[in-house]
Amino acid sequence: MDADETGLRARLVATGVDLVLREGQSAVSLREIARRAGVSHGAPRRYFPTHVDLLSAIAREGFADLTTQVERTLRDVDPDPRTRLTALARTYLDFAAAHRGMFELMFRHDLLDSGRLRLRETSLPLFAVVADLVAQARRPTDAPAAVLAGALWANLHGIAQLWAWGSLPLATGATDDDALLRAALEAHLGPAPA
Amino acid sequence: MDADETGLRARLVATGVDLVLREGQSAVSLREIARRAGVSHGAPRRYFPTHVDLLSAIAREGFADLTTQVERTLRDVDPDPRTRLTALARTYLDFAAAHRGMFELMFRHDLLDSGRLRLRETSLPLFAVVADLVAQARRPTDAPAAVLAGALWANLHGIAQLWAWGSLPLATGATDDDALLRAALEAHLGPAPA
DNA sequence: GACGCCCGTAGACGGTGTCTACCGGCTCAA
DNA sequence: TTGAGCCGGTAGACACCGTCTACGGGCGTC
Repeated sequence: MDADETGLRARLVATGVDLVLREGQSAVSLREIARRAGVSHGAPRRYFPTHVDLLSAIAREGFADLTTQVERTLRDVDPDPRTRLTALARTYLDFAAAHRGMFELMFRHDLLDSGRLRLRETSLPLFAVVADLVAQARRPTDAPAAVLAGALWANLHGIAQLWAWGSLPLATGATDDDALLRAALEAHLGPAPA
Repeated sequence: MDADETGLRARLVATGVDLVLREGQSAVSLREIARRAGVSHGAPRRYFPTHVDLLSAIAREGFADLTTQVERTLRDVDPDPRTRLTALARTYLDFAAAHRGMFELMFRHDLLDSGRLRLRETSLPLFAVVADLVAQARRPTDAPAAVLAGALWANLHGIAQLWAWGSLPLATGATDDDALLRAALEAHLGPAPA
């Protein structure tokens, strides 16, 4: 399959991941990746017919990384769903802050997917984790689990985005996103237990 | 001042706004705007030293438009803060859906601002409206008004973004964003009144 | 041993943003 | 009235981009 780790294809993706992490989304040009991978500018075309295809492969790597980090976090956290959701949320925001360029790329739907690649579905496993935990933490009067999970995810995502953009620090005067995160969790899951 | 409506500067911005609304953010190149405005490709440089400057001016127009639409909405809505926030939220989501390219551009911090232009601050008046309404609707046990407002705004924004991206429809199976919007409002402001 | 196929090379094309030299018409002063 | 200077737009160049295409060389296979 595509597990040929030493092949050019994998090397291009790895180079692109490295580049987007280090210099941001706008630095990820086909030619630059080819240059850093030590091949001619036309070489990527064998594996990625179009720039979008390469970017999508890179973003897919980002989703995989985020999912892995969430899973690793959850491994060390006790089974209370509320606690686990808090840890997950923290990981999500930390990922966005630490890998800003990648996070940006991951949700640039204009640059990605183009339908065929179904990149969006790459985020489904992560959402499934959220949805599962939400279903456990949900109170009887809450909205249906899928809706509640969607709203919570959107809240996390919005905080990550607007925080990175600088709007939230500016508007709220906060110096870190912790209060916002706690507020969001309490809003969707009810007041924190003692 | 820069109120010379018939000047090239204003014409360039107007052309750019039109272009981004019609064809999306990626279509907004300096040369294309110049072409459509009927001037040479170097002309914009007199007024916008860099592409980013022109994009920022266009995005600023977007924020102004959104703020105007929110204000117009609020003019016709009764004074109950909860009702007003609901209307505001609906307007926000509708704006994002109806002006997808512009909405995208408005929050592409990598394309904008570059510090000097303080584009972020253009969204402050809008946030102030949210914060004011939230302060009125806030329950005593809620988080501080600024935090609550920030979290709610982030939730709106996240819904707008992930909905447009297609993730939320895919993940939640919903066909419109109304349930998510209601869930978010109830989460942050408490259960809807009878 | 020759054929054919991968897979990468290299050049071209039209597009982009930016820089620079130019130039025409207007204002204003002598 | 005439001349100088500036203001604002033109036009060409440059490097870079993504994409397309023709080419070539090394490999395995008949």
